Amino acid sequence: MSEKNMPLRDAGPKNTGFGQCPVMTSLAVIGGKWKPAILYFLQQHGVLRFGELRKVVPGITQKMLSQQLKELETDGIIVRRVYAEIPPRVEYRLSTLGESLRPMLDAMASWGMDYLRRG
Amino acid sequence: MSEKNMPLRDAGPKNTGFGQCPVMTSLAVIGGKWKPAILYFLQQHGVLRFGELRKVVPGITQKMLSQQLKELETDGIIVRRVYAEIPPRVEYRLSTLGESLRPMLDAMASWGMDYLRRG
DNA sequence: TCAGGTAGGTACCTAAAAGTAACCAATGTT
DNA sequence: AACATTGGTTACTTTTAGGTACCTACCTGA
Repeated sequence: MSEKNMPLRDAGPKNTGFGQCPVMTSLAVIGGKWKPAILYFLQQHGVLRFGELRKVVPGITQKMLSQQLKELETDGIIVRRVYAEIPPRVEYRLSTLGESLRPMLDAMASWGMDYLRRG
Repeated sequence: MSEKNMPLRDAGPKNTGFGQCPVMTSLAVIGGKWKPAILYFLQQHGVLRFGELRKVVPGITQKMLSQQLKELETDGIIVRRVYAEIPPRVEYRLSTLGESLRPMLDAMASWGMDYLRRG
């Protein structure tokens, strides 16, 4: 991942070398409070502008949204397209790599769903 | 999940109600720095004592290990078996629910592996 | 009586994630 | 000249996760 947004990632003074662990790698890319929601809505809508994402992701702030989008872009999960217009227009969509998350996210959603029902 | 170990879970003063989101639910159960490793080694070894887990999970401290084990037990993922012996002997293993994590963890490992290779 | 072995627990601290509020830039409109 | 619009950024604060170091209980054997 992007190096500059590691620590979900491998917290603490002593890095124990979990950057090598594939599961931790996935966690580092899609983990956190907002990324699953962002990815979900991009999957549903295809393309969304910054302001649209802000409306559609419940409760997210401007700061968190732009920060998370930047990380997702750096990690190659989404594509950012800027139009040379005023007022600015910026569109976000999943990259091919981002679309490849689908089976994993489905597996997570499926297990989580079962867990919520039966516990 | 266990209520008393929520916030990977839904951080911050304003809970936006993501306890409803299945993906966040899964993240809450298996997320964090140590749980993937603990689950991995329990999957590999079947049954492990506290001290064995401590040796086998690289870098984990006593505190983090017992804390994470307690959360996993509360969430129904692992089973804790105490023997009435001195010195104490406590064994941990995956529950049926814990074993049901397999496809999800495999999907995460698989995506993470690909990501590490091609990025 | 005292050290060894096992499975914890506690108080305290640091670091990372997330939240709050305010600010900026560019231009078309009033 | 002021204002609205859009997509940000920045400084600061709060909340949560994780780390360090040390403590306990219990029985056995020396």
